[in-house]
Amino acid sequence: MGSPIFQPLYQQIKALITQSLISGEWGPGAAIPSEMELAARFGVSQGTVRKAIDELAAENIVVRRQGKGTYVATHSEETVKLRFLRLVAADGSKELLDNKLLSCERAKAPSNIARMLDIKTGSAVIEIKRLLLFSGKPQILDRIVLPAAAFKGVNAERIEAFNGSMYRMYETLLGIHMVRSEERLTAVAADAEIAAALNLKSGTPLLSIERVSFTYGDKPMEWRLGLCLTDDHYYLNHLE
Amino acid sequence: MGSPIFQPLYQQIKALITQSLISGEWGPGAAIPSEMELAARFGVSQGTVRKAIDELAAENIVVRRQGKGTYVATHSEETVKLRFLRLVAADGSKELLDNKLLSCERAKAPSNIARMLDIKTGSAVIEIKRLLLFSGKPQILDRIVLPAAAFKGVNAERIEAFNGSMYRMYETLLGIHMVRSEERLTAVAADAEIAAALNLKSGTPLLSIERVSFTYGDKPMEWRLGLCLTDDHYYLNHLE
DNA sequence: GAGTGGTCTAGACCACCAA
DNA sequence: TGGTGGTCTAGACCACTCA
Repeated sequence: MGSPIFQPLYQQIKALITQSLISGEWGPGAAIPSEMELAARFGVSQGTVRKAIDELAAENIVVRRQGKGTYVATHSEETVKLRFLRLVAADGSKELLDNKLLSCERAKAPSNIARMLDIKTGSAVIEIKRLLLFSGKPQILDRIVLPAAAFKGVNAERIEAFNGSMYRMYETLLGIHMVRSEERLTAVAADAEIAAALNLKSGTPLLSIERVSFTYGDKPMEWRLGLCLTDDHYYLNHLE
Repeated sequence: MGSPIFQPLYQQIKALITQSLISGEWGPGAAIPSEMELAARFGVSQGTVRKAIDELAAENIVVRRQGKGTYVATHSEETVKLRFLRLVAADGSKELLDNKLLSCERAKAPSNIARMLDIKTGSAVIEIKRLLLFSGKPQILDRIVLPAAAFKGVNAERIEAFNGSMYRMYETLLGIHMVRSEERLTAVAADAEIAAALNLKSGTPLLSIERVSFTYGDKPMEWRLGLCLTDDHYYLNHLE
């Protein structure tokens, strides 16, 4: 026999719901139909829809609100802002996050980044450089690369308008919602240029965070490299 | 009114099962009773037990095996060995992991570590130092601190016997299973002593990984600090 | 074939929310 | 008060494992 590709009903339902998310039937922040409605639409029981939504909720793709309904996850809510930022102050203090845009230019994708973004080497990209400041002190030098084709209209003015909240901007302006990220961390020494930007001595150890972010359907959409000063901050990670 | 501590039935069942794990009724690797048996024992339906076990399985505390039963998770299985090791070769190659024990001594807990382990400053601890080698090259300098009270009998000989698989040793010798860890990462410069141990130049940037591991009931049991060379390796992390 | 976990259903009731 | 998600039950059937 060939492979008997068995897939549970609820997985198929989950895939169908994901399809609707990809197609944009319900945008970020919007309510999706109730479990009963979806059950009727797909001709399955409410419990099966529930299990499908359970998984989507576990993956932070969707948010349940008891008594109200189920909503497409967004990076705009206060509670999940900075969802992907793992850098924490060593003394546990709350702190103000500020950012200073350094540049926003069109460029051609170098091969290593192109591979990560699943685009052709040399194709058009938007390259953004910025400085992140915690409580007024420069802490992170960020370089962000976006495929130009999907991110039309991204420019310095708009980034400033969103005060550096890139994921909120992607959602609001382009309807692109980031679902998950992969990060690769190493320790590097600051070279002269970076040292100048972060106002520290050349050779200072920095935490290098390379991140690729994915939208629905595991499509890579953003590459970024953050160089972080970890004198009074650390990267916090929970392993299960 | 006071707080109306409502707790769903399945959460209570989950807590009861966790209690049995803490008490050691079923050791690491052992099968727990079937869903039907547990349902009968607790006087609830099988579906309710199922939901409790679902959560335990999602937290990697328990492992389901279709057609066989549900088992207490262990660090001894091939599939989950090195579950907490996020360091990956940059070129994606598989590699041999080797380790060289440097020392294993009794000591007194310094205040910062004592706080993390929820024990008194100055109480007895076991301190282990070792070198991890990937494909023969020294890559990580590890310092491990354990509360001596709970880890009686840990010594160099036994560590060697388990070939450096600490978590396997804790389980087998002491019945202590680590459920989750918290890691704090920073970038640091190698001082002279560390540089010598890892055979590199003083000042080289290293990834510092401070880890606290917890057993059932969120009890901290192990502190460790790993200093990692990240020339041809990186720390891989998935964000959702 | 007996026993286990995995899926699916149908229906009841509860807790929460908004109008 | 009606609609939503959240819990709980009971029972049917499927897929997998092992003796």
